[in-house]
Amino acid sequence: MASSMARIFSLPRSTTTTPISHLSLSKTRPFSTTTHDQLNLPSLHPSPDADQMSQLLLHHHNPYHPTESPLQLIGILLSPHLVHQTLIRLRNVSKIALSFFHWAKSQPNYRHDPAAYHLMIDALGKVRQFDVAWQLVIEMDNLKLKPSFATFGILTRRLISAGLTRQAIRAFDDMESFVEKETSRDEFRFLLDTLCKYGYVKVATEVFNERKSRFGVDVKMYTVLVYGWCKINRPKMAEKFFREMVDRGIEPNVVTYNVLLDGICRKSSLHPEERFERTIKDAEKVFDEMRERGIEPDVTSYSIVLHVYSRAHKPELCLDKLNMMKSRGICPTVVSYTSVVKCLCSCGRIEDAEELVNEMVGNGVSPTAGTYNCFFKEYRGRKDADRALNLYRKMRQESQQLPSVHTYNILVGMFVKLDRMEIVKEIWDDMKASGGGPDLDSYTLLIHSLCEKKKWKEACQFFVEMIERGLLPQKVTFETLYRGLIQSDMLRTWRRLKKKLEEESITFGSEFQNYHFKPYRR
DNA sequence: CTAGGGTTAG
Repeated sequence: MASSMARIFSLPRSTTTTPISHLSLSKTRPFSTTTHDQLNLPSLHPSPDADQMSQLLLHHHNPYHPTESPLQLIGILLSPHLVHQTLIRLRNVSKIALSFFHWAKSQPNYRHDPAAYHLMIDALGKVRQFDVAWQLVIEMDNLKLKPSFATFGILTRRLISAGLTRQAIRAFDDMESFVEKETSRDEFRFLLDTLCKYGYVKVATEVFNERKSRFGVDVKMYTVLVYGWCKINRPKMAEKFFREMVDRGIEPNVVTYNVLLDGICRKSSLHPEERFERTIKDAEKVFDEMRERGIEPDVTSYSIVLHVYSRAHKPELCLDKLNMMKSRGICPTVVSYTSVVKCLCSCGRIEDAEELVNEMVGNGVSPTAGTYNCFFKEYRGRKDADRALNLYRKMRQESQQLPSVHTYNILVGMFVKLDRMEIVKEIWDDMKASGGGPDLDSYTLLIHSLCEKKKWKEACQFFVEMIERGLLPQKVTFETLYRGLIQSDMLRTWRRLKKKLEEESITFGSEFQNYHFKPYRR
């Protein structure tokens, strides 16, 4: 799988070093960072390109954005063409970033700090420009900026996320010739951890077995591997490594047990009641084993179980467990509370959920946007516009917890369906002002709803807008719009749209497959 | 970067 992915993504290598003369650096706005003023350095004047670049970079930093998913997760079918196009877009962004980086370096008395190099190396790694990234590492070394383990950590992470695990391991081995310090167990564990987090447990296990005698082993390392096998849904293998650890005389701790517990709970299906009961039984077994070893389950352990109850829509069991943990002297966190709130809301028990939020605030735990989103989802289901708006205004006024992009998306979806377009506009503007910006989901949601209402022209406007913001529409979005425009004889609008797509060299040919993705969570 | 938990879109 990994090799076929690599083939799909092996784009022609280009030297991204754009000559500085190609840049149009207007001197309109000063670059306002306090650090520059403090260090008495000349202020930088970014070009409009640089502004756009930073915006796009922000967009693509979003872990929920599909762009990175194909590079981070294996075993998912994505249209290679779509990925290719997206990568080209990202590539352009990193080109601008690199030009800016070089330009800044050429300013008198200005010198990038290692952090700047790290950002640049990270951005380049994202678009698989590893040759240029390596150049920067060498440049750091030449400038006596001392590439550190942080530098190699970033490079390694990007290599792994691109599926280039062998190169990542080589980079790890090369590290010692750059970094004065000898590679320690912590750093080796980071390599294993990153491999596991991106799903390459087999590679991690291989590397672990090869070098465990050199670095030595500890609980944390085994925990990483147990996590990895759980992540790819191989609980048996997770169990095997767990036992291996115990056999070696290494005592598992709370974290190890929680990783195992999460492995049992997270992926298990709860649909027929028996499966739910079996999962709970297995979870209880872990709890018992913990206590036998004299390890008290902590907040995380309980939060994992609360999540299962919440997924299974068992409000009573949720509340019981919550009370149980409190009686054992364990203070619930936002995470624990949010699971219960979600459960109560999804079971229609809004008042109880509200009461629980009051309780958590009383206990000094502040709700997050996600906590409130549970309420918004329920209000959306009930079409209760008034309560939704009340809560929304309350959130914005108290600014204790600002709405998240998800909050805006839920509300936009709700009010478009209710045909309250003036409110949609208000929320949309708020979202833009918040800086989290409309994301791919926001646009997709809005455009699809507008299409449903046959508001083709408006839908078209947003379609063009999202492209201009550097977001690549999904194939379905394009098709829906295309059909609508042709059917309602809006050929002029259609031609305008087509021109836009040509300008941006975006194509939605028949070779495109529908794709599904699940975001990788960092 | 440095072993673990929640919210979410279709």
